[in-house]
Amino acid sequence: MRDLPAGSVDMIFADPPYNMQLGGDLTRPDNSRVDGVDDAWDKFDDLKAYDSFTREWLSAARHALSDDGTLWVIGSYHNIYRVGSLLQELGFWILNDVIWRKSNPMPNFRGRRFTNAHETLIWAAKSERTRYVFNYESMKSLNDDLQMRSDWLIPICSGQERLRDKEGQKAHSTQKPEALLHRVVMASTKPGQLVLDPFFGSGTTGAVAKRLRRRWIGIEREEGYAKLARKRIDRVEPLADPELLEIKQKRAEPRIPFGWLVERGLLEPGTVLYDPNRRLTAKVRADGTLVCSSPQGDHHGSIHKVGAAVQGATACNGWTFWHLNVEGRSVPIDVLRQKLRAELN
Amino acid sequence: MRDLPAGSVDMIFADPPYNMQLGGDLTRPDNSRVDGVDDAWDKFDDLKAYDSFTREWLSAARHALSDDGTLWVIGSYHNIYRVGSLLQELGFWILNDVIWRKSNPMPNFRGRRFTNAHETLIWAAKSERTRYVFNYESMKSLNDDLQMRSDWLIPICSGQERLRDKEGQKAHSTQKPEALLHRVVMASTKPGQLVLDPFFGSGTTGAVAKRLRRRWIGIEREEGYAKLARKRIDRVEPLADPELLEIKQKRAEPRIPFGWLVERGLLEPGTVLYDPNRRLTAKVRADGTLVCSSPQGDHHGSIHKVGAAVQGATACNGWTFWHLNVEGRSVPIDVLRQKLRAELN
DNA sequence: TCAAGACCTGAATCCTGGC
DNA sequence: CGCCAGGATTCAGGTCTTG
Repeated sequence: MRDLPAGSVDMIFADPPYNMQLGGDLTRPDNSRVDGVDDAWDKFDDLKAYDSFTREWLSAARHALSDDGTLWVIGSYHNIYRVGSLLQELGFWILNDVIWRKSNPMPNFRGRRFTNAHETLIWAAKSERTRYVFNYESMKSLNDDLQMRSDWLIPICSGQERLRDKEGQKAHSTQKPEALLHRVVMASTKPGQLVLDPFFGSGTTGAVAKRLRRRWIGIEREEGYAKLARKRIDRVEPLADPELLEIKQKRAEPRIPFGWLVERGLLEPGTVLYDPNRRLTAKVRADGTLVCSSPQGDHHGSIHKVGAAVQGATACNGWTFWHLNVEGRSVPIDVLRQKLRAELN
Repeated sequence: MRDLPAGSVDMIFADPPYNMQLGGDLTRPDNSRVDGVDDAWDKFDDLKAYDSFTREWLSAARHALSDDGTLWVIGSYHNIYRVGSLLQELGFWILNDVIWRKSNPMPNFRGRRFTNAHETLIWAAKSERTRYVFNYESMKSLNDDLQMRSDWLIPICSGQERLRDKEGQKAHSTQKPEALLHRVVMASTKPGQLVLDPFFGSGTTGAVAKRLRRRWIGIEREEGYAKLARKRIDRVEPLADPELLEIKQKRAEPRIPFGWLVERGLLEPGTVLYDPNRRLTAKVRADGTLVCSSPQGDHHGSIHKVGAAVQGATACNGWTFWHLNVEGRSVPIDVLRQKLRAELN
């Protein structure tokens, strides 16, 4: 990081290692063994060693970060208090801490503690008075027109998204979900800005940055992970239509925010939706809004607002109005909400 | 706190002040600053002053706390990283951090940040290896028979519960909801134990402790708040029915040795047991041990020992591992223990 | 082919008492 | 303190197997 020109980076996302102690094996109640994190890069002798490591990378990050840039750090109770304390000492100004609530955390097998169901992100500016980027309206749109809160419910990375090696084993022990990085990048950068991840790992930050048309730099010590990340990011297509990335204003309604479908990957930005008669089309944008051209003119906004506008009506339930092509059949997007709602219950 | 006998307190709940107005040292008037350098030094001084205040009360708390006691601290991003970092340095061992998710937080008015919708609690033991209290089954019951997670959704204190003065103004600016303290006290203490709150404020900790039949001590510098808290707690009635307080705890149930099943005739010597996949068999002997021949060799000993041996594992719960044929169905031998336990009650 | 159920796994500071 | 043995303990989501 020290090699980067001073102040050249617009946003930093960092997931520093933190394993200070490796106990014996943890087994599940059925006696199967939990495949924990035991990578060599993840070991520290004591608090002091961890603190100097942390101070070092944080000050390098501070050097690389532009004056108006922001820093995100993610961690758990093992390390986040040390990181947060040190970044305050280095002059960073905490804007929020954000809780990543995991919908599917690993249970506590011994019944000795609360299920560890979250991780903490700290979002900080370089100092108290800076003009940092916060795409307030995008966040609000992603949250169905309610202010985005500091607690985010997002599943851990598993299934198809999880990178695996030839033997089907997870390729990286702490791969972050793209939905998390989507929200981070959307919140605190503009298209074209430069994002740095100093602990690149499987490259989730780069993959999301590339898709959202941000520039990115990843630093990774392990050549194996670097290769993995390169391969992964090569397959990512930047969103083609710059309009889909435009940061917008205003939107409409309730329960499961439509934006979550986008974040969660149930709906790709750019997906085409149809009205019930298949006369009109609308495109899904990255912030969970739609764009639609109709004989009456162009419309953009929430699924509800655009649905109403193209009908010349005052109200519309976008969930039942807009349809999706699924294997040749037209299906209301509400099925995705139901799917997501089921997942989140 | 220093006046309390060392190790006399079973649990501490602390909501330390953090507005940087603790006495003269921490006061930071909002006067204009000369330049950035002064600003940085100024800030450093503030952090330093807050840190010494924190180190002081934390070490006093450590002195008062019994070796098997636990400490809870609640805070926000302004101070929680300093508190967490310092308590680690003092030797406390973090068990969980817990997120209090507010269902009704104050919105962010200026739209420059995420809505600050949570506070953080740190739960810590006095050191790494202690026998702290955690009422696992109580927490599980509170959560619809699912393990209690580290994120708690609880509304802020308002309405009837909020203490008000004669003019109808809130009597204390940071009154905590009793639901929050209820969960804290229920999780980490037993009835009759001693709870200390060194920043007593409106006395929520005392009110809940009294109702749940814990003993309590409150420390409060402001006489006005102390008076308020006394009045409030005087009106609280301890729960009359001890059963309401009873902590459902499987661990406290009488231990039933496997051999008793044989002694009591619930299991005949010579009975054949099976592993869950019905690949292996073991025979019950008159002394309550098993004999088992497996591809890896012969084994003899307790149900747990033999179960572990045949799996090549280091541990095994024999009660759930070994099965019995009952009318054609395979049933874990634990059902016999339950039967005997019922007979013995 | 489909539905039901078995099986696998995820950043985890994960037991306790007696000798 | 170390060692040993008894015995208590899991949720959600995705994939695979079976009928």
